[in-house]
Amino acid sequence: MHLWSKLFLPTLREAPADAEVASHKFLIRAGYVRQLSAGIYSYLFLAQRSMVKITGIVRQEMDKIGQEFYLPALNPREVWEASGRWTVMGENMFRLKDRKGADLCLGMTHEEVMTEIARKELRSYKQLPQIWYQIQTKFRDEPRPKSGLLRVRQFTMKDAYSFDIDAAGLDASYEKHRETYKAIFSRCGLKFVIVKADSGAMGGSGSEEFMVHTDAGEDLIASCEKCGYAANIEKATSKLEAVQDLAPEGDGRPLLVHTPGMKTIDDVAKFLGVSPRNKMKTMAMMAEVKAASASSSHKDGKPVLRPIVVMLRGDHSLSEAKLAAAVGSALPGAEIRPMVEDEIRAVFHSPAGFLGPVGLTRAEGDGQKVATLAKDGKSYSEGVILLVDSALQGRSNLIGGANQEDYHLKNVTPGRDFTPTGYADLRPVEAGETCPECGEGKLTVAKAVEIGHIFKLGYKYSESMGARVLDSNGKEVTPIMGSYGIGIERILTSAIEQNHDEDGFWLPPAIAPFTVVVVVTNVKDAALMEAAKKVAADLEAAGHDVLLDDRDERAGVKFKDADLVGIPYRVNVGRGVAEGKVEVFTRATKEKKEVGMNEVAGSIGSR
RNA sequence: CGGGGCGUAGCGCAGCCCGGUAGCGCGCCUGCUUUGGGAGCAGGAUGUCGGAGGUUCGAAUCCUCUCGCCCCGACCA
Repeated sequence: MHLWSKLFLPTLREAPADAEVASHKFLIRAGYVRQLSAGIYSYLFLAQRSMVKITGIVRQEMDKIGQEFYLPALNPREVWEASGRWTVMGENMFRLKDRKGADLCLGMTHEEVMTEIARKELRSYKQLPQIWYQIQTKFRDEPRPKSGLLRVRQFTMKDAYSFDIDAAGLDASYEKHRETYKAIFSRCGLKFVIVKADSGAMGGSGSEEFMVHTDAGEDLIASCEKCGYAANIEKATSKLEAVQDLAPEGDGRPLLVHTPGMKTIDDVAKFLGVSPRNKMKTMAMMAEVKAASASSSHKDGKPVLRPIVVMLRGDHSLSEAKLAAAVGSALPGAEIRPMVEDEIRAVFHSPAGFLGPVGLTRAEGDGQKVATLAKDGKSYSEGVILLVDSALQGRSNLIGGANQEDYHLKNVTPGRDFTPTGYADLRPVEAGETCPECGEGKLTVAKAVEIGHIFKLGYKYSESMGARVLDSNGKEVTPIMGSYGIGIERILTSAIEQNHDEDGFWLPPAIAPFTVVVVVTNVKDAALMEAAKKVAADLEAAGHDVLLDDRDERAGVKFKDADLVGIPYRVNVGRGVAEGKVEVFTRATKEKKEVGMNEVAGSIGSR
């Protein structure tokens, strides 16, 4: 039992001016955390208690499928060079030097270190499968920390890694994690959804994210109420209605039309009397590939530029995440940005506003070929990667820019009038489009926070770092890997986002720092104090974590504080005591009920 | 990194235009009264005005540089 009067629980009446989202405001007002620097927080008593409860649940569930390790946060450069990510991680990685001048970094994730162990130690298929996990601090130099604990530079992650002999094994390990994650988040009292996800910088094939719906979230997820399809907007697809193509004009070859001053899609469509759906949008992007210092041929250290032209239907927009995914394998670690004016002129020989795909010097071959070209470092700057959104596949007689001022082209048919480097899904779905799976439901798009992510990594790290085991035939094979993360603080923050009102928040009992706060309305009344101590002791005996508010404060002050700090139940010991009664208050519903002093423990929801 | 905003007491803010005494509310300390939804009265403490340089007799206030923090866009647990 803890006595409030002896604790340091610095609650505030007002939230700091720079806190925007609910969890940030309340974590500070309730005295859970204090900020040290941008994206760096100190966890005080209540936050730490909650964190310990959360990690306890995570550990209990993870121990059913894996083994807990504890790896160093301080990593030597070499292991990150081995996977190629010393360069790829760029500015997001905290880097430092030791006294001898050797490069080190603070771990952002631990594929490298785990794989290093596997590489050195695993020898035989008989040792597989393995699932290794840890709960540890991660460091990421985020470009923009924000929203209190939601996006920070130092945080706690449960990260797990699986090693299997083959794809079927990986499937099994992945499925174990999926089930374990469901158990963990359910026990933590969160309402969550599982969505298909983009694999991002981690590489690999399949991945799913565990998401909590909240407006404080930074992710968008598309879902179908009808069949349950759900995917991150970076990955979500939809079924588009067919568009009626225009009839060819003249001889059917690309036809120059004068469009004076018409730069936007809408202007041109209106001017020519067609729908934007019959137009093509040409987006000029530039990929900057950071020089891969040790492994590649570019020793000058300058980033290599590679133009990427994206064709979209006139009324569609570009998903930069999907573009990055489409280009990712060919240009690892590339940063993609819109071209600047000079670059547009160099590539198109035309001012912006009249850009089009016809006549561009594109890169040879299909997407695969581009990857090859990029890898041997020969043809970086030759030609343009011309990617066409799949919504334009099979379309004909489109209208696009002519690469000269005030002119557009009619009768443009992809594949005939220009040859794409490849087709890819490059646009974000929008709310109201048709579900790609059931073909019936309409998609909704909503904000969410990512609390967990599971990946089928494949061979990326085991291959690049040279992990090998002998199979049952004595043949050397590369183990296949998975990686699985949970953001511990985000369990806390998203629980607050899901459970708050204007007065404060209430955590699910399993992760609350205390399950019950016993409030004595007047500590100078010996009979009340006596009764409160007994009630508190009974609750503790019944397995609750009890906080006794024995401060010499007016009842109103204590009620306000109790409402604020996230404790799901409150027992008021006051005026009812004369009749042997106390009040049980459920924070979530604000319901009060009178119960006999001796029946309190039984009247509070299970913990 | 691009764009916007803010740094004055523990928290929330005013003062800055128009240079001269640093102020308000909450919180904190002491005493008395009060005691079921952030009490009342009386007394009290607390500031490198983010930092550096400059202008000036004089700078929180004007100028320059700088650091920090927050928000909006590209990344991720």
